[in-house]
Amino acid sequence: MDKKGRSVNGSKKTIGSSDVARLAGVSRSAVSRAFTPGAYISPETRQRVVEAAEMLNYSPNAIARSLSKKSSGLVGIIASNLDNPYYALMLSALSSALQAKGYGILLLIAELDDMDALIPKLLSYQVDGVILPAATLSSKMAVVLERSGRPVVLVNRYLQQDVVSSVSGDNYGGGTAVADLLVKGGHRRIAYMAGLDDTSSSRDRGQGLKDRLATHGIAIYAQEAGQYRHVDAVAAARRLLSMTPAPDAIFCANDIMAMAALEVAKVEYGLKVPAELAIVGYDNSDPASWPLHQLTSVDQHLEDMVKLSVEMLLRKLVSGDTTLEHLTVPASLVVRASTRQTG
Amino acid sequence: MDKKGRSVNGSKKTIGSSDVARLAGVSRSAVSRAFTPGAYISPETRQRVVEAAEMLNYSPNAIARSLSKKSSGLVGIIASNLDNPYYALMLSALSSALQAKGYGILLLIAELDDMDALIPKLLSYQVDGVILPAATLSSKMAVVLERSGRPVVLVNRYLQQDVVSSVSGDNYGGGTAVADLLVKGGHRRIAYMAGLDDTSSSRDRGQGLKDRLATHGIAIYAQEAGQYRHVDAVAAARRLLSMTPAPDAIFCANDIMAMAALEVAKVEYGLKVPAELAIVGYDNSDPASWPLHQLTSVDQHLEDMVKLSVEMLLRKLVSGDTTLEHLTVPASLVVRASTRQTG
DNA sequence: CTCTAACCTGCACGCGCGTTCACATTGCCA
DNA sequence: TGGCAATGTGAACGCGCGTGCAGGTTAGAG
Repeated sequence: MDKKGRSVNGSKKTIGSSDVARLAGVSRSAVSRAFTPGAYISPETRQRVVEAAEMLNYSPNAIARSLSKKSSGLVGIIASNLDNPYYALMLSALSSALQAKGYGILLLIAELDDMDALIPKLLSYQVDGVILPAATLSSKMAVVLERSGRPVVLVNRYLQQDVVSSVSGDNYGGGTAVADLLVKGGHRRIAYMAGLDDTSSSRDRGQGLKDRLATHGIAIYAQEAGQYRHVDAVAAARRLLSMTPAPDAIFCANDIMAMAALEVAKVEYGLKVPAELAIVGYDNSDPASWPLHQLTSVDQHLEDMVKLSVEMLLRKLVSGDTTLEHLTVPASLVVRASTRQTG
Repeated sequence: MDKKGRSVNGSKKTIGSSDVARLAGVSRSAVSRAFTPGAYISPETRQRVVEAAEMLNYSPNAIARSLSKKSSGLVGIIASNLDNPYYALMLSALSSALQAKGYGILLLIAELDDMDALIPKLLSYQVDGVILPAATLSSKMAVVLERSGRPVVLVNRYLQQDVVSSVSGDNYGGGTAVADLLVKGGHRRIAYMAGLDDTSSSRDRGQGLKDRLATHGIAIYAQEAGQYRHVDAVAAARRLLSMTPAPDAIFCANDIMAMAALEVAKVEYGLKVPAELAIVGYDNSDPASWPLHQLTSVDQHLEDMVKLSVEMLLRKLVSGDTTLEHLTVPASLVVRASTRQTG
């Protein structure tokens, strides 16, 4: 490439507004205005510009635009555990909602790298806001985000230190509802299969269960952790079901673990569900309703959560309001054949 | 806001490299070099710059950088059907692979808006390349992409017109392997449950099955479309199983449909699997291996496909090579309890 | 016919950074 | 000590676009 060469393919010069302007016989500003809704420009001029643009295969450079506008039109999302369909669904819903509002999504995955390295990367791309679905945020990075002045919303998580806004399902309430259902069903040896220990969602679901059981004068019978994953849940279910006496009900912190428990109970222990063992999941995911599972589950209304998250973010975005907010979306029990109605 | 005002919060001026330079007592160029690997700068100077940068919470503006570099460091991905865990997994793998190479991901979802509107949006953000997992690309947009000069890779899809590079699983080969397995198992009334009609993956899997059956002197017994979705697959399975005589084997174009078929067969028709009916899925997804399903499935080695896709894209990216390539990743059969080994 | 208001258009500047180039500084060897 | 190479410095420019401002054009009112 020569001194001013365009790297490899010198012929493929990037076309800019000036090229369009020349072809249309107008100024560069006119081109800009032709692509800016609500700008002073005559229909004829716009027409000429648009035609020239199409001829040249031109579209405004969003990167350059965001430089002067000081707004990229991008929202950063740091996702993880996309192998869990629930989070995949959440990402999908988030993307759709943001896209409908005209925002693009800058996606980072927090599997290998840790969050602390990802946040600065996100910020360097000048994202207008950040949504963190199901992510554990270090307090250090929370401060960095805070200092960046960009709005941040945590979905279905919250932090001990109150530094970031959040939208969550009512995990505690979901736990209490399950407690009521199981007690009504006549169960007394009720076990809890937790998810990941360091997530507020798993803790709150368990706490809701325990607290409500306590008001019924019942203590939790056992607790194991299934890490929200099928393999670990299978092991956890085995530990629970090999107790003597075995629990007569298991509340699992998500559907995947519940289905694992269902399998272990039926296939390995030959138990009748729900006659001998009731199983309750969480998320009310699609497979929960499938005939083979018929799993009672807690629906936390993902769509609503996502909708509110995006609304909250956009509100902060346009208003510049930096006050913290915490929204809770009610959860509702969906009763199916994996639990019995009366004792 | 006043004439030169910083929109709403006037105090929060964005800090640039000049601010850092002033604090560190060096020139703007020195700051730039401190953040550019392999640039002439003494360790001491870099140290001072980095300290000043941290103090000011500064990080280089990737947007501004990409303006002059003519490369955004972003790869565009248009995804869809993230409610299907398989595609979610693919997205996750793609993201991780790209991220490991230092690229960011600009994600768009093609549910509501159609692709044709999304492609220009992607291009306006100056993405360095585009990866289209499981997307149907209109020929018009294929041309737009071609003219943009940016490398594009289609994953597990290809087009009739040979205009875009692709990496695919060996769908045809997967179909033939299933045919062999089923014939060996003594089945003669073999049905195919297709996915989406306009996808090459579904067509190729079916064609592989039919062609290989033909060499065994067997014609396909029936075919229904399940749209790759559980609900539609349940309906399709009912149509198939209510035939007289019913098929003695169903090959489904993905695992979700296979599980649906499994449910209908067991729950509604009380059939013994695999004694009375064999069922084969595709993708070898996680649930296929779960005890309750034990589903024979075709593994198309998603990880390999993704790895090759990203490698291909990056190769085109750095070399500027624009020749079309089509890679095929072999598929392998994973036999489980939903099929019998011998007739 | 003149004056003013309404409407367009083009100029010039700035956004934050990478890069280049001429120059200043240092280090090294003779 | 002189001179040359190696290395660091700072001013200037370009990247592509938005936009305030001033100038220009037109139409309608008086």
